[in-house]
Amino acid sequence: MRKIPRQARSRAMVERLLAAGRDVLVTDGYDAFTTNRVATRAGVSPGSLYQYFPDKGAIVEAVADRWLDELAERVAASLTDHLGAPGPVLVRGTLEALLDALEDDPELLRVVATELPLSRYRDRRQALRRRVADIATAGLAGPSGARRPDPATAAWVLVVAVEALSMQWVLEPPAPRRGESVEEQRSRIIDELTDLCLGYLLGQPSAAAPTGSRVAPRSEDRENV
Amino acid sequence: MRKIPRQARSRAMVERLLAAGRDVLVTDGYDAFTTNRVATRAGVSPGSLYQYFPDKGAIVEAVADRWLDELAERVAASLTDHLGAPGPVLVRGTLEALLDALEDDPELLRVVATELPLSRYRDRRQALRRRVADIATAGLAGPSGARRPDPATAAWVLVVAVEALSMQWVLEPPAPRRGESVEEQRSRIIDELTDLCLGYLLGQPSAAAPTGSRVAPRSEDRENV
Amino acid sequence: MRKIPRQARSRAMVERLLAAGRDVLVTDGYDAFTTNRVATRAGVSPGSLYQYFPDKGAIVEAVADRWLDELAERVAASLTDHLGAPGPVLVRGTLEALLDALEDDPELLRVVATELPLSRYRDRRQALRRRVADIATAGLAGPSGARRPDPATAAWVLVVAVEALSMQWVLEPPAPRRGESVEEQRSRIIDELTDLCLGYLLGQPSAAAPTGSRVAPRSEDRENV
Amino acid sequence: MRKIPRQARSRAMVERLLAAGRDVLVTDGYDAFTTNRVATRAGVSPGSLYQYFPDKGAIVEAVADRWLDELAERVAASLTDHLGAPGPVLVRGTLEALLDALEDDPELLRVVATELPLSRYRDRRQALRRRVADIATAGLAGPSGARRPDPATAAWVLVVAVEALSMQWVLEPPAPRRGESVEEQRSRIIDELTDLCLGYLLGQPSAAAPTGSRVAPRSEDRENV
DNA sequence: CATGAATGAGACTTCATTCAT
DNA sequence: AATGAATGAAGTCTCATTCAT
Repeated sequence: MRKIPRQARSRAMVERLLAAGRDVLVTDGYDAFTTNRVATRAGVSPGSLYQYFPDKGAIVEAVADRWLDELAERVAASLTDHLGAPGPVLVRGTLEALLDALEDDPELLRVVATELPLSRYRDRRQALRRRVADIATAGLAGPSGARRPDPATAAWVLVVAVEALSMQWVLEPPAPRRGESVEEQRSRIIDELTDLCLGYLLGQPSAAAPTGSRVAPRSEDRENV
Repeated sequence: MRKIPRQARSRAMVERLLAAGRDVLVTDGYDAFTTNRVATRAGVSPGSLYQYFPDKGAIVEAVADRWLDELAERVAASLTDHLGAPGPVLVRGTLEALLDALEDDPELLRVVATELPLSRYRDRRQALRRRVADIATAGLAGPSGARRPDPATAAWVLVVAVEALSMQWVLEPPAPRRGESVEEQRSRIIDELTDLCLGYLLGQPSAAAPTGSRVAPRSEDRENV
Repeated sequence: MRKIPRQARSRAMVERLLAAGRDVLVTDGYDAFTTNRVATRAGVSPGSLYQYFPDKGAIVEAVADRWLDELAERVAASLTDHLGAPGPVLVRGTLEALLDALEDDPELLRVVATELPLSRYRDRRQALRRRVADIATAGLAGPSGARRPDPATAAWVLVVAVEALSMQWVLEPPAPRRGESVEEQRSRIIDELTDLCLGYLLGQPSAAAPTGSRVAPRSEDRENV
Repeated sequence: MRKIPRQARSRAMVERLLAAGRDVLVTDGYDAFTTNRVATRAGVSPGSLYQYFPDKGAIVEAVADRWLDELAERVAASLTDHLGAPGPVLVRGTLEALLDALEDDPELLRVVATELPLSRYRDRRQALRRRVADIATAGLAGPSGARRPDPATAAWVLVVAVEALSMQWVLEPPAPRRGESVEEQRSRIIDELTDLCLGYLLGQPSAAAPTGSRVAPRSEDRENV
């Protein structure tokens, strides 16, 4: 009704649909995520939906993608920001950024991680991982003090571990200690994860033996990493 | 058909259905997992299926549960086995056991982790985690040399991280290093995870976190873990 | 409820569905031929329909096929019956049989010929044509007095012409002559068609010149028809 | 865009739409004939289409009509041209004209005859038939040497038969004779159809049919044809 | 207990048509 | 007159579940 430029109108419609999609997902769950419901929630007719998305799956994906993009943006920004900083600061900063981002829309996180068939958003999720891992790899390869023999592997390890832990923290945090407030617990968990990362990065790597099963006291070997 | 005790017949039927369920899941995917198909694959009529499972979801759950139980058994066994062993041996042993278990039916792992709505098997998965975490907590609480202030949290951290990394390794391993064989890579990854765990357990806990308003004097509290 | 053998029950269901299909087609037209309507008319649930037909098109086809089969049967029978008879008798008999058959269910004929996309029943229709044409070709090749140089072509010509004329007669007969009853007209039309066929078969073929345009004054030749 | 008189612009638009309609019909088939597609193909918005046609059906009809009109024009012209000519020449000429006309746009013929619900263009088709039949009736009524008792019926018979045969020839011609070229076959078929027509027109009418209750003394009636 | 035909709610999607701009 | 986004009725088909045999 207003003088909304064509392009903008489309954009607005997409936004409405995505918002409705997120809403349905969060309040009704993935099983109730029907095209008609999304359309209704968006205050649109079912047909309209198909002018903007080829099919139902595309909407779910778009919702997930958007969320993941936001996440990636935040984390990557923080990571880049702290890139020069000393290890602990960088790690802590990144962890904080990640938790902040994940806690931004915990309900959506819950649905995405819990009800969505992973295949629906696997690619984007991997892209996120790779992006973060790449930055981290670069950071580790520099004069960071990290002793890991293979920065790429180290980045992979940390990214996967941290991702899982952060999500788990948001979705199902462990029982807090007696008398501990949530904030305290959160802060403590970040400490723990920081320790995890730094202990891994700065600790004595076990020698990178090529094949056989190592184990045992190879402390000497570790020197030459 | 005669001579089979009632109870045993039921048991056999359940087995057939579960086998069929796993089969459908693995070969056709979760989207094609229809009750009719499972029944057909089991050589049973769709009606019979409902004599043994209340609804479709129950079958999926049962399949996942069974798999997770097996997993839990193996890992717990290994963990208990090595309980007295020195840290590195225990950690390595557990990691190997976990990887072995996960690699036992990678196709099912893929479907479960990738296509199944997590809600379908969340409880059992948590049970597994908790079980492992409990044993680990106990171990850490003992004279293991671990310096973590809160064994429960430490166990949580390790369990979540290791679970995620193991699964990721089986499902989408990082690119191997140049000229590296899969076995070599596997072994190397186990080394890395071992380092991750030991670095975390044995490293210097960050007494005071530098960045945020992070609750400085918590060191004393930790004594009583 | 009764002791209807399994096989027979299926058969009965197919019959009901086909009957319902025909009914919908005839009373509501092809545009209103929806799967739900057919199911309802058959007193069945929409899902049941798909246990017997793979999709909507298959029902239409089955209805048309069945009708065409019946038609083919009747005409072929008549044709075979009269095969030894003198030309006029054979032709007349066949025409009568064809008209009888077409007039048996004129409403269905109307819908099939008028509203159905030809492609839905083309194959079966061609089969019918070919069947009749084959018998006719055989008849013409024998000592029938026919002077056609190429029996196959002659059969094709007659089959196509007679089919079109019969259908046209049933669907949109020409205006009857003054005071003529329908029966009289019908009989007259059969006379005409008989003449058409016999005139063609027994008349002087224009020389089978390979290429150029023949024509010429062949009026005398025709005296001896 | 300027300077185009209103009327002419409309005209041009109609033309574009019809052309697009024909195009969609021929290249995509009737099932894909959607208003949106036609509009797109015409480079017009779907809304505009409704400024020139009341609904989808009207476009199909218009396309078919236009084609049939052209057909009618050609055949009628040829028929009128040869009206004074001796029978064989007239018949041959008409047949050639008809085949020429039908072969002019065989793809459209195929779609129209094969995929279009006959009801979409029945009226116009009948008009064509009637028109041709009327001319033919007039011709037969004159001193043409035709011996048919009822020229109107004779015209009806020939028009229907020839129409069906011509279309059949274009759409699914019978197998050619050994070593026969398509041109030769075509020419031969025209010979056959000519024979069919002339044999019918000039042959001995079956005064009294042997079989049925065939209305014996109609000879007088026939005089006044 | 087994069977498997029947059920029927409801999901997704299309497309002819409208109408505000 | 043109546009094209929006509409929404309606159709096809699936599949978890039931129940008479």
